[in-house]
Amino acid sequence: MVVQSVRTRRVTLFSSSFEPLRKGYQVNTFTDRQKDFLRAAIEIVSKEGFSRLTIRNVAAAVGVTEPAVYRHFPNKLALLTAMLDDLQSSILPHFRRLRESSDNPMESFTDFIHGLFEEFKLRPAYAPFIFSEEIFHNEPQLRGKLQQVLSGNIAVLTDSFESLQHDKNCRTDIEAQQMALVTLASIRLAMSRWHISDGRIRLKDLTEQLIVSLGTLFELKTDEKSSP
Amino acid sequence: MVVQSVRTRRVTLFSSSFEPLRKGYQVNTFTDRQKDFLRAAIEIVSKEGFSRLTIRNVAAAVGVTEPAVYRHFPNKLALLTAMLDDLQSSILPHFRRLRESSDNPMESFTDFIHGLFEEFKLRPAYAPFIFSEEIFHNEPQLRGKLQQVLSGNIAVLTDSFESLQHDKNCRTDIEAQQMALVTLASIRLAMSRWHISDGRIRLKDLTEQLIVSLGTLFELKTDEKSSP
DNA sequence: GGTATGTTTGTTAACGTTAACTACGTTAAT
DNA sequence: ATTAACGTAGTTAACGTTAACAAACATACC
Repeated sequence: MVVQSVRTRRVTLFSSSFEPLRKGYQVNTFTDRQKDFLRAAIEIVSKEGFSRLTIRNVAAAVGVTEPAVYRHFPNKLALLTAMLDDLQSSILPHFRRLRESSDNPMESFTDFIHGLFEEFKLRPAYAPFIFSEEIFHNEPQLRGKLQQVLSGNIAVLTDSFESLQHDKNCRTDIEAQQMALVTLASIRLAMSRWHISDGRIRLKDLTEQLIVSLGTLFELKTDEKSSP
Repeated sequence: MVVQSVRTRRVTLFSSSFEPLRKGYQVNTFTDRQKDFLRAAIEIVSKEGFSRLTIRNVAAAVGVTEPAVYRHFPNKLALLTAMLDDLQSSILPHFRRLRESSDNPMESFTDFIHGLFEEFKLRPAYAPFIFSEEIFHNEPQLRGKLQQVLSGNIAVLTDSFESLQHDKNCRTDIEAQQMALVTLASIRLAMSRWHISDGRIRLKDLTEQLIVSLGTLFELKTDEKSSP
């Protein structure tokens, strides 16, 4: 068994020979072929876990040999970074949406949870990514990025709860950030339990329970303003 | 970079040549020498992450060669299992304590969080273990054990909240298990943020915030019974 | 007390495997 | 004719693990 780390090699990250690729994946716009590899990588992580995410396996999944992967990503770290970028760009909108619509606070919170969990269901590979801080604890690059993603999500959620509090749509005797943390924490645990259980626990059940529980704890009113 | 997995070998787990060791580590009583290796392994995980936990590194940390490790643990899986056993045996008492003392519910909850986080501070290596479900997702043995630990802790916590509810010492308009889940989730996220931040975030701050937040959310009364 | 015997704990040296990555030649399309 | 895309073949390094052997030490027998 191996759960090992950086094969500290003369890391030619963004070596000059890969100049043309640099722009492509940094700006988060991938070539069609890059997307093929990303899809394959995602599939591997979701079905077999991070440990099986090797260049070999990605190449095999796409139907090419290992060196072909290096035509499109300078190294494995770049591939992982690209995956993380892709994740965050698909998750972030859900967090933002919570802040936007505020007709019915309970409903928008429900939509938020539902939407987020639908997204995860659609892309099961990203569940593991969410908890991967420990996995990439000694990959400085990815670690920083993961930290950034996490605190970014906390910030957006905190903003949302602040505006909810401002409109008296949820309890105000607790800091907005604390509600954001409890929410994020609960989402994570739910995802983790779902992923570990291998389908024994239904994601839909967890979602409904979470909505009810957090709604009750945060005293999210169902459309109070529009009542006479 | 590598985050790989089982080197599916003819797994001689508990091979006959290691018969004398079987009893020693299964019953969770380790020999002095085994404890040396466990301590070293724990130190490595805490300081460098799971990926650096190799037989090589453990041996080097103790000051012996690799094969010497195999005198005390049949294989790496056994070492990891031993670590997990050790973790759970040091964590569980804190969970149990929550149920026992019920003079002052808020106080006992505070004690629970404080005690647990003190334990983690004392053994920082076990923080990563808590979130390692994803890391060991394709190690059937460890995965099962981790699942077991998680659901065990949820069960104990649920029991505690049920008795709190029974004595009307916390809100009853939400299921006990949901409070348990929210609590565990929040603890996990706090631990994760602390561990990732590399000391930038103070554990003490997180602890206090968590106690206040969950106390407020669950309406944990401070010694209501003894008041006239 | 001295000698044989067995156990514990370690070493040296190697095996088989897999990882990330690369030098270089080849093909197909523009 | 250029270039993007891929294959062949190989490198280096690390992994878990094992076999064979040796020093240290306690125990048992004479």
